[in-house]
Amino acid sequence: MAAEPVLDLDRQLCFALYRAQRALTRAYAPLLEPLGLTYPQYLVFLRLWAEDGQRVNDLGDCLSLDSGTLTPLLKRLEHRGLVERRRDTADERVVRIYLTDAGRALRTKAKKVPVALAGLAGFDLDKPKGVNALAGLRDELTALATRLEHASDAKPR
Amino acid sequence: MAAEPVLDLDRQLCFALYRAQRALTRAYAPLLEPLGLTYPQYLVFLRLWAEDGQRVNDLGDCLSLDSGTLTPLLKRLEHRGLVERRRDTADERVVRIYLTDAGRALRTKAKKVPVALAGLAGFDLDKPKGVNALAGLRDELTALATRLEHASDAKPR
DNA sequence: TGTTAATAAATTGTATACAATCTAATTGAC
DNA sequence: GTCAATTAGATTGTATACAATTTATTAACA
Repeated sequence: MAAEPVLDLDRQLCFALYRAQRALTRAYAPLLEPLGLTYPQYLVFLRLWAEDGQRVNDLGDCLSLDSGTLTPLLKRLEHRGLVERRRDTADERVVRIYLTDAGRALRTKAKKVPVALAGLAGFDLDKPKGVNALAGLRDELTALATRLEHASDAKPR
Repeated sequence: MAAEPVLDLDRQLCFALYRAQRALTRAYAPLLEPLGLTYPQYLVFLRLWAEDGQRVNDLGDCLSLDSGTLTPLLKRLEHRGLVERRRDTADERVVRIYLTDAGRALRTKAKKVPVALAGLAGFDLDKPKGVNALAGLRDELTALATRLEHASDAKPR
């Protein structure tokens, strides 16, 4: 199709990644709709359910998101009564995020989400084969992300 | 860390995919900066360099993007003189996208991009091992995206 | 043929992403 | 102790994504 194989869209890892990520986010939407969350909001809750009262930067480090993304996202969650944003009394620069009862309550509903999604993605988690396939792909992607993040660091300008 | 392994962020394929995709887009930015393109804009050019004069919907099908994303993106490219948007004379509903000379000229610079990025991503394309690793991951992601897209179709609502 | 259904883009509204800048608070060097 | 660097978030501005609606055009068919 393309005269230059190097520029052939279908051959590129990059596009496959871009496409898969968006397909995944779209697949999440109906599963998260009962929780009233978007996918990035769900990721924030995954972190908060694991550890309450984190700083905005803690969340940012975990999720690779900066305050430009997190601040408005967290404000929306606060406005809906799912979290509270409180200044740290010891260091007034820091804002800590606390779950409200409503935010904690979402966790019960959320437990169904990962399994449902694995099903949509075609991984049979009841069999070792499915678990390993998922884990293998996940580890490859994590390694790729790490390499790419370090590559950006290495050449700062 | 998390009490519920199922909800542990680090274990999830979904987050690995989300993170890798954004790391990739950020890694592209400095490579595309000489072309003055964002990553989605670059994808549009990949398609246009392969085949000029495509309809907006053709691009949308290839890239899994709808007119809500493409229309403003294409208008920005038109405004910068890189493409032309022309109504199809046979069917006035259709808008076709044509490269300008400036848009075609970008292709020369673009040829360096995929190889440079493969390097940043840690794939050595000079060795079969690197090529196979890239192709394998790409194919897994494409298959995953296809499954997820069909899964969404299957449950309309 | 006249009207309805379908189609292609555009538009609207909401929610990310992210670079760059700004502000307030804290550290550190001296 | 004071003032320059640093740090944490917030803000600003641009560019996606995408659902939902709208508009214009074409196709279909009773």
